[in-house]
Order: sequence, then structure tokens, then C-alpha cells
Amino acid sequence: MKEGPDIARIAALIGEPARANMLTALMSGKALTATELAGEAGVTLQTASGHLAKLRDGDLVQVRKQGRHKYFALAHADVATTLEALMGLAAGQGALRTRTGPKDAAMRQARVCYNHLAGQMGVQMFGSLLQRGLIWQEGEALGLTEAGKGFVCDFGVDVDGLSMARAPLCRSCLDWSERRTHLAGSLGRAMLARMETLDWVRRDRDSRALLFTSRGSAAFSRAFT
Amino acid sequence: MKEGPDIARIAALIGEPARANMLTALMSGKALTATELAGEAGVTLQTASGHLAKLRDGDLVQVRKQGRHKYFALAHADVATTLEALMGLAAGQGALRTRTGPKDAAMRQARVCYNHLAGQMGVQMFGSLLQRGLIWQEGEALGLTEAGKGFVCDFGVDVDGLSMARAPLCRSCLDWSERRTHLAGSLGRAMLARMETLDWVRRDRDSRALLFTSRGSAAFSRAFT
DNA sequence: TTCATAGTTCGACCTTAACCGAAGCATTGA
DNA sequence: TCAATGCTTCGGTTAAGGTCGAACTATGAA
Repeated sequence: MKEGPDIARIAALIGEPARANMLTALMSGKALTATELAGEAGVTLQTASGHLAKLRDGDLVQVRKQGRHKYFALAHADVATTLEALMGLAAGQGALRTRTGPKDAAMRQARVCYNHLAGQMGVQMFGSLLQRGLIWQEGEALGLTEAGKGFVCDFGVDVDGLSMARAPLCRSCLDWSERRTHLAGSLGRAMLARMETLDWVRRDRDSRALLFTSRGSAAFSRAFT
Repeated sequence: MKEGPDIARIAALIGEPARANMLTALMSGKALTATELAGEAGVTLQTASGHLAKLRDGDLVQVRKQGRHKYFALAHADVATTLEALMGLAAGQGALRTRTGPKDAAMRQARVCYNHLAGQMGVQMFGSLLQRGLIWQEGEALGLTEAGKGFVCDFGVDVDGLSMARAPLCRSCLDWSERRTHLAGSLGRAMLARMETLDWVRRDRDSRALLFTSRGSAAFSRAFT
């Protein structure tokens, strides 16, 4: 009856609509201020403040103070993974919030997950890298091969700089729409950033969807067949 | 503000202590009656009945009627996966329900997850099978190689019978204590069942812990080095 | 200093839902 | 048919917690 970790505490934390909206918004990977999150959740600032304090207590979000702003972000990648798992369950039973909006298709094709590429394109990239022996996978563990290191360098990402940092280079993340793994970790983040620099892809103003430019779309399928 | 699947609905479903206890109990893979679940959750039968109806509505559990009993089980493996993810978060922040009990160590070493082997031993078995090329993994997809088929047959599991069924043979499942993948799916279930038949391992009466016999422990490490 | 903006705290409402007692079905067994 | 058991439904109570207005504390800018 009372074995294992206390699942109810954090599930309840996520299970409040206002807080769930905030967390969903933070899945974009961007750090948002309390006021912005209040807007996302559709509550007043006071209410949001209370919620954010609870999320903080529960170690689901992380705060950075900057001047008179407070920037909130997901505490770590595991939180994003868990949220995706929950989305998988919710989507599986066809319980999309309202009707599936026009953005839904775009979201499934490509979107930002925490800070890396997810959706069909994300899964495609992951599969391509794996098949060509540029990354290896063993259980949950994931890494870049020597060949992969070369490839990523050519792509324009500073691998050595990334591997110096203490954050894991490669991480796997389960896609809620595709139910497949895609590439997360600091490399996943860097790859997406690089694609944005190359103007392959642009972020949608007010959703997590990613819009590939026609040039980017062609280049992407050439690079990750 | 309202994009993506409705995460709050099911998180709230899980986020009620009584319901969370029931779901945790069902992680054992055993189907339990309403009365048993009421006991697990520490509520009266009426209350439990209400909770179970909600879990049913939310497609988290599955019911089978048998005589005047109603047997409840997790709806599908994805639910178990999500629960494990939540446990990972909860355990990560050191929020074990009470103090870590005496059973905690045993649980981490070996326990039943839905219906297959989890914990250190589960991860060890998975790693061994993968390294010896008996199973292959690509993204979330997982399968048995030809060599693996032979191995499993020798072990005493009827592979052909399993592959006839429509349930997936191999599935990966993330371990909350080890943070690594272990083997789920009908094969994972059959492997555990076989080990029980061989009396390598016995189930703890009232927890998810698995207790290896001394003979079984030796045989296990010989089989899955 | 004075004003404006970002965020927190307090207090009072109010909705929601968990809870159990009691009565009601349904299935089984005598 | 009658009793026993397993589960569900109903009603009323209670507790928890989300909500916002208003007052308060920072930080920054004029």
C-alpha cells in the first residue's frame, strides 16, 4: 500500500489545468516569465505566482532571477520526458483538448520538444543517424561515434565545446506523436539551433510547431535520408 | 495555451492518493478485485468503486468480469511506462513516500513491473541479451534475432506461440530505479514466468519485490552475464 | 524622490470532489 | 426462494485548494 516513490504528489502537481498549461508552454524550451506563464494558463498573476511556487517546490521547474523578472524553465530533461509520456497517453485515447486544430498537423510533422527537434522530422533524423552508424545506442544510453563526430562538425556544430559541458551530449526522448525515439541532450539542442541559424526552420510565434522553409526542407531530406 | 493533448485530465486522475495507490498496486501485473484495491488504497469499497469507474473512463485500467467479481488491470503497457516515468521523477527528488523501508533494497534489485522483470536484474538481463546479439534495438523498436530465438527456445519459452498472439513480442520499458531500459512485452512476461516455473525466483506476498532463490541467483548470473 | 512594473502575500469566497452510511442491484450457493 | 457476497448508486457532509481583490515588497527608470 505504501511502497515505492510518491507518485501522487507530482501527478497532482501536473494534474491541475493551469499548471499543466504552464508546463506545456515550457516544453518549448524557452524560459518564460511569471506574467507570460499567467497568460498561457489563463489566470491572474497572483494565482500564477502560487502555482509556480508549488511547481518549484516539486522540483518540476527551475527559476532564474534577472533584474525584476523571474524566468521559469523545466527543471531538467526528465520532466520533459515524463510530460511527453503523459501526452502519449492522453493522445492515445483521442482526448485532444478540443478538436484538433489546424496547427496539429504541423505539430506532428515538426515541433520543438524542450529544446530539440521532435515529431516526424525528429524521428527521421534520429533514424538516419543511427542507421548510418553516426550514433550508437545501448539501452537508454546513447553516444556519438567517431564518424558521427566528423559529421556533426561538418554540419557546423562545435562538438568539443559541447562535450566539455557537464550536461549529457546525447539523450533519447520518446515522441508522443510518433511513439519513437528522437535525439535530445545538448547535441539535439545544438543541432536544432544550427538549423535555425541556417534558416532551415523557423519557430511558430505562439506554439511549439516548427516551420521548415522550402530550402530547409530540401536540405534536411538530403542530409538525413 | 490550449495545444496538444489534455495532459491535465489524466495527470489529475493519477494525482489522487487513493487512485495512485491502486495503480501502483496494479503495477504488479496481477489483476485485482475492487475489494482488494480498496484495501490497497485504504478506502471503503464505495469510495474505491467510484475511483475505479473514473480510472476506467480515463482508459487507465481495464476490467474483466468474472462471476460476481470484477478484476481490474492496467489498460495497456503504456500506462505502466508512464507510471514508471512518474516514479522516476518522484524518486529523483528523494521524495520516497515515507522512509525507505526494508523492502526498498529488494525492490531495487528485482521487482515485477506490470508483468516482467525490472530492477538491477532486469537491466542486467536486457544488457546481456543485447550485447550478445540475441535481441536488436532501433529506436523504441525492439526484436528478437535468429540467434535469440534459439536461445529463448532453449530457455524453455514457446516463442512461436508468443509471436502468433497479436501483442508485441518485445517492448522496452524504462526502469525507475535504474534509469535504464529493460525487456517488456510478451517475451518479457514469458521469461519471468519461466523463471518462476524453474523456481529461480518467487514473488513477495505483499509487494512487487521478487526474491531470487540462491540456486536461481546463481543460474541467473550464469545465463545473463 | 517619485512613479511604474514584476512579483508575493493575505484573506475571503466558492467550486470541486473525496468520503462514508445506507439502501439498492446482481450473482452465486444452499 | 432465501441468504450471503461483491459491487454500485444516492445523499449529505466535509475538507482541500483554486481563484481573485487588495495591500505589500522589490527592482528599475525618470
